[in-house]
Order: sequence, then structure tokens, then C-alpha cells
Amino acid sequence: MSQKINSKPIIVVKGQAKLRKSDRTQQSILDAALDYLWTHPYRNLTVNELMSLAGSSRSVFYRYYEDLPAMMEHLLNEFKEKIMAATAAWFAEEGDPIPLLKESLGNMVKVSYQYGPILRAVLDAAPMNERLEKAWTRFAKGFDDAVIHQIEQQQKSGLIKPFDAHPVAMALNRMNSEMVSHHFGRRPRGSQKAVRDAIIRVWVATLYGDSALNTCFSEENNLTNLK
Amino acid sequence: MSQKINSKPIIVVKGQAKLRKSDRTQQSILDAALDYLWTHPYRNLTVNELMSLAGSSRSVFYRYYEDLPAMMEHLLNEFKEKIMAATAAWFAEEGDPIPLLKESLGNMVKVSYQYGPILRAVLDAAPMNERLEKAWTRFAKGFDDAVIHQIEQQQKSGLIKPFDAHPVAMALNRMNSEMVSHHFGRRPRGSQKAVRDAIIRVWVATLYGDSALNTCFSEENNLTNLK
DNA sequence: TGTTTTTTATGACGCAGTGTCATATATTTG
DNA sequence: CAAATATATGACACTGCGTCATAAAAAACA
Repeated sequence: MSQKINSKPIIVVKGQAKLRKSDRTQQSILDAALDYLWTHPYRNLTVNELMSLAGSSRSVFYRYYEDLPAMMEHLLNEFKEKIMAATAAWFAEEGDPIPLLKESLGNMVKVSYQYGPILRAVLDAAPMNERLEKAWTRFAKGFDDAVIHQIEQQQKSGLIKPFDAHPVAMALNRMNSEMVSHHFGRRPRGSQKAVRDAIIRVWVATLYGDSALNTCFSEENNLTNLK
Repeated sequence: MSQKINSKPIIVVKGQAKLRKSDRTQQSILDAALDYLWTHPYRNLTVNELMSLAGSSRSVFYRYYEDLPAMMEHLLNEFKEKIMAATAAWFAEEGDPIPLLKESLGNMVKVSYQYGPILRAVLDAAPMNERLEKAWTRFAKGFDDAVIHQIEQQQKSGLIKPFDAHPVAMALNRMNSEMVSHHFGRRPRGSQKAVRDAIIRVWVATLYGDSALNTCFSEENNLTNLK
């Protein structure tokens, strides 16, 4: 069972916000986890190893998280917020859908590049643990539903040809997560541009046709220049 | 370490090919594994559980496989052969590429439908074990390379527009494995037709453009009718 | 067939990692 | 600075793994 942690307001000393000990400990655990996951696979992470890096004894961990998958779920939720904010454009339903889709996918790639190991570790860990698997499934389904809705909306207005949006949305989303997890999940990371271009190509060709693609890749200048 | 298993020729009794005891034991292990994986996730499979189902004691298992991931690698290799044979058409480089691609993808879906839990279990187990992860990576890379080659070939002949084939091939292949693993990996399985149509749509739109798609889904009759 | 040789199966062992205590030590509060 | 509360610790039992020495059996030989 995960324990209750005191979460009273922080104390302010000399104008510096001083966090509670518990908050600092928790942060040191998360920092250690991130550090570790940038260079090692999730499967090799043990509570012992993690807490040595974090600078506390093993059993302290269980005061903060039920187990490692629970900690990963925490990291997944942080990632979720970032990715939701980053992809909002296409879902906003106002403006030209094709540039908006490009923007959303580009931002998705950018955020994933930054938080790569979190996504990778979650994807790696999910099949090992029922709770985390469900958390990931919920996250993915939320995304699927949003994309399905968007496709169906634009099918009504004739922008997208009619087809069963459900499996296509799933296919495209799974492709995205696998691509970014594979390319950005561990150092050295792959090329952001190559991944973004490939993803945009597949999405745009599938949803809007290859004519839209031409406009897409002829004027590459309007994309932030990335290495 | 995995042990050496006697592999002398089989004995024939009363016209019936009688397998060695060791062969029968190994088969009973694989059968039990398959039975199990149709209804339970890989993460819950223990050597104890498996060998109870197979009808031998736990340590017998280690005479046949180094560990569970090694057994999964064995199953992956069986799957690999089936899927290679099933998708040969598009790679054969003779005939009209678009119907051939449709055929290959359709067969891929059909075979995956049949051996769903193997693929799912391999994908689930791979991140837990370095050896199996490498085996899966090798398998996936082989497929990627074949698709890359095929795309580049058809780009030269002008059939496919020019773009970086590498990440696109990867994206499409990962999409495929995630889709079939998700839909066919456990009972009740999803609709074969929905998955196949979605996959074909994305591949054809991406590689050959949406004009090719029209020909594709207007004459659905030439596909074997599946539920 | 019966006997020897080889193959296959078993239960017991030590190991690594987990999650949970009762207890000790810090930290915050008044 | 003392009381109250929150946090950290080491030791414990438990599960599943992989490896033995040894027992049982199947196959080979005669």
C-alpha cells in the first residue's frame, strides 16, 4: 500500500522557497529515475539501485510509491499533460486543418524528444504490470478518441474521405508512440526531423491525400528548423 | 545454460510415427505455453505454472530452454517463417505492386490473426529481456530493410514519390505489429477486416497516393471474404 | 526377452529482489 | 526547547529463479 505523505504548504526562508523534506526526497527519487532511464533499460531498474542513486535506503521508496510501476504511472501523468498541451492545435477545430495537424505532430515529436525515456520506460514497463498497462491504455484511448472524433468531424465536412475512423486512428497513434519511443527513448537519440517528416507524411497522406502532402513538403521553411 | 537434447531419428511403430519422449515433452511445453497465452498475459506466466500445465516438474523446463524468454524466441522463430512466407508477394518484384502489397498485407493480417498471442507475448516479453529484445529487433530490422529496399526500388522507377524511405518503412512496420498484437493477441480477437482495411489504407495512401486507394477499396470483391 | 547404457525427471538448495514490519531518528510545530 | 509528528532504517518472510546431485525412465544392445 502506498503511504500518505504530508503535503502542507511550503516554508519560505530568505525569499527562497524551501521544500519539505518529503518533497525533496520524492524529487530526488524522480530525478534518480530519470537519470537512470536515460542510460539504462527499465528492466534493470531495481528499488535498491534507484534508492542508492537517490541517496536513501531502499524501504524509503515504499513511503512514496507502491512500487516501481506506480512511480512510472506518476511519470506518465506528467508526460500526458505536456503532450496534451503540445498537440492541442489540431483538436481546436478552428483554422486550416492540414497546417494545424502538422503543427500538432511537430510539437508531439518535440516534446517526445525531450521526455523520450519516460515514454519508452512506460511502454517497456506496461506489459509487466496490470495497473500501469491500464493507465497506458487509458492514456492511449483518450488520444484515439480525440483523433477519431476529429476525423469523423472532418469526414462530415468532406475534408476527409469516408472510412472507418476507429482502426485508422489507432494505427496512426500506435505508429507515433512506437516511433518516438524507439528513436528518442535512449541516448543517442535519432533525428527529430526524420521522425517528424515520416510521421507527418503518413498522417497527411492517409487523412488528406497526397495532394496535401505536396503543399506540405514543398514549403518546409515554415517549420522551426531542427537539427 | 540450455542442455543438449538428443535428436536421433524417430521410431516408427505400427505405421505411426512415434516421437521420442523428449520431443513429446518439448511439444507439451509449447502447447501448454500457447494454451496459456491465449487467455493470460505473458507477465503472469511462471515456469511453475507452465510446467504444471505441461504435466512435468518445474526443473524439467530448464532441460529444454534456458528460460522463458528463450522459449519465446523459439516461438518467435516459428512465427517469423510463417510471416515471411505470407508476405513474399510484394517483395517478389514482379507484377503490379499495388495489388501485391494488398495481398501481402492481407496475408500478414491473416497469419497474425492465427498466431496472435505469440506475437503479443513476444512484444510484451521483449522489453523484459535483453536477448529476446535483440531477437525481436533483428526480426523487425529484417522486415524494415526489405520494405526500405522495395520502396527505394519503386522510387527509382517513379512509382513512389521520393522521400527518406527508412523512417517511413519503420513507421509503417511498427504500426502493423502494434495493430495485430493489440487486436489479435488475446481472445476475444478484433475484426480481421477492420484491421486489414485500416492497414492497407495507410500503406497505400502513404506509398502510392490516394488515387491508388480508390481502386483499392472500390473493388473489394477480389479479397477473400473474411468475417 | 533381460541387461547395460544413455537420456530424462525430480526435489532440495542458494540466490536476488520484493514489500512490510517494529523501531530509531529527524523534522516541524507550539 | 520540548512535544508531536513525519520520515528513515535494518531485519524479516516470501516468491520465483536457475543449478545441482541423485533417482527413474527410456533406448540400445545382445
